[in-house]
Amino acid sequence: MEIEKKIVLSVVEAIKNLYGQDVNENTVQLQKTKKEFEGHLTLVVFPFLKISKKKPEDTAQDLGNYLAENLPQIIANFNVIKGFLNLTISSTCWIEVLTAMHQDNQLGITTPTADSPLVMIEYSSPNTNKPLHLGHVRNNLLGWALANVMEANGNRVVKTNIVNDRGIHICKSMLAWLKYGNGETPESTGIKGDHLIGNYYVAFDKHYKEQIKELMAQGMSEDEAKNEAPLIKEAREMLVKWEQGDSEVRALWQQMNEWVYAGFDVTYKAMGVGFDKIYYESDTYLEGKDKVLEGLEKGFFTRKEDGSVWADLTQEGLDEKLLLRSDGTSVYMTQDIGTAKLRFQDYPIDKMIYVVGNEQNYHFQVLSILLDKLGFEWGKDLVHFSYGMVELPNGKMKSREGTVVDADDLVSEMIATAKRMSEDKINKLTDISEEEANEIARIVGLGALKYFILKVDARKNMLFNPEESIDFNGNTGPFIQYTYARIRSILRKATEAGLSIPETLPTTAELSEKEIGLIQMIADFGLTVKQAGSDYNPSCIANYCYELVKEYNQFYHDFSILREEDKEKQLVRLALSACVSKVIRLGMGLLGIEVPERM
RNA sequence: GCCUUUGUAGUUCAAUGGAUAGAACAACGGUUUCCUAAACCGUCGAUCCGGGUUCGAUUCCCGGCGGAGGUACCA
Repeated sequence: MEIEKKIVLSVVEAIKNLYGQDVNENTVQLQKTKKEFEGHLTLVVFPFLKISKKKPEDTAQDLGNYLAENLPQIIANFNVIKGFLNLTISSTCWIEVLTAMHQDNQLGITTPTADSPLVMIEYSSPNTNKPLHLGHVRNNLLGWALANVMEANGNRVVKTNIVNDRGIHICKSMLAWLKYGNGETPESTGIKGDHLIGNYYVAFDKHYKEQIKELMAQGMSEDEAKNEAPLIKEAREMLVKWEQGDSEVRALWQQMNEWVYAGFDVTYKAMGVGFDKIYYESDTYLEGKDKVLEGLEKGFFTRKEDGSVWADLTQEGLDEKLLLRSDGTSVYMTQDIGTAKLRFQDYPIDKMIYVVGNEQNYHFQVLSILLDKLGFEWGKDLVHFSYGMVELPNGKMKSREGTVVDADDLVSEMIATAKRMSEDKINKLTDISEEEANEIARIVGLGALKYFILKVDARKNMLFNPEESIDFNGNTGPFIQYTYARIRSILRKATEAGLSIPETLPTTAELSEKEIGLIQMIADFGLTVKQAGSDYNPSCIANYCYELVKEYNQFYHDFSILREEDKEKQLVRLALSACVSKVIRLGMGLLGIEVPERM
């Protein structure tokens, strides 16, 4: 970092002195030299050709001469290939960089202070009518990782969850339980609460479809049948009763929600995610109604003849949006407005991030405009962290049709697979207790799942093949965890052998290109964290960790650190290993992935 | 129809407008007297099509074609 800064400044100076023009630091493109060329850092000179009025080669040569002359301690050598000036940085410099990283436990992570910006991140947002599935898993992991990343970039972060605990979908489950449930409870059946409720949601849909079929057989159109089926009518009545505070409906609702929450807690805990503040839609939707009516008074919205309330966004190039139904009940948008109001009362929010799937892009576009109109300062630049869907080989997951990958099943399968793999291992550690082996399997199984999901660019749809499950080899969490465990093992053994890494490393040690390459990669960690923060995308951290580990593995195979005769080299390599393990722990930690000391 | 988004090896994923487009999996072939073989090395193999901007395009712009999502009383 420091080195690059000095070089960039020197380039600016060089252009001023050689060609008599001022250039902005930002136009100086300094990048890592490609492996197939000699050197460590490469200056791209094409942008300066118009200033130098020379051929690319000559311009690069000029700049190379200037830099070598003015930064003799840093630039050991340089070469020119076409418009690329490749700089070789001296070993001493790299040792200094390594020493600095060795002493630094933050490595580019910024700790927030009391007056740092406050970022609120909403994620998870489950419906209380069904258990969490793979789509929620992606949401939860992204939300958790993004929260860590934002915090690592020096923001105060409040993780929040809005539980969609009311609405027609909840009534469907409730109704089905009343009709077909025979009084079943999680205790009586031994089924996890969220799964039990999910079963009734499916049951509702089954019976509802049957009714539709019947009505259509009697000559109704499909739309008509969907509207007129007795079950859906009953569900609607139930929703109205709920909104009126009907004590029977409310009691049932409360009971069923408790079951679901108990189930969710287990799942969240297993995934290792959590929240600072949970909001419930049942508490916020009335606030939303108020806010909408307030907007109606102020003339932002309009009421139609049937009583429904709408926002006309044709000015903004969008459609009209429904805010209150004709029967007076709230819709999704109403609730989000209410939640925003409560949140703003509770926290001095500088930035609001919603982690919600890309199917709701339109919704958030509208929400942003509405919040802005209603006077929320952060409304206009709220961030919709919009992630892609998780697809199965045969298409989308549909909970009503039962084609879902259940979160609980998935987690336990991953852990079981990790357990099996460790048992198959040839060199399994015999001195590990059963308890510790299970803990390692848990860490590795979850690591495989989390990494698999987080390594993919969040915006893109991703494919999950349940048959092939998730690899434990290649670009995977366990591969990174395994490397970490091996480094920790080396460091333990070094300590046992009485080797300790000094605070300041010997600057005279000779470094190989591989070692320099690793130092450069470690130094990139801070940049990667920053990038993840500004792009709202944790995937670059996952890919960074993989690249680093892959590089280290080659290193690991080429050198025998503990047997190294040259003391200076040994210390440098130990320090390098320690830094790699430190960065892996930090990076994986941001992703919410644990790393085991042994495996 | 309209809006948004996406298109890279057989498959799953990478690549601030930079050099010969990287990995992994699958396939085939090698490596263990040595710090954990869940490892390492090698072979095979890709930018949807057509224009444009640029010294230079997988990346930016325009037009096709394909996938996904949304499209107002579901959330």
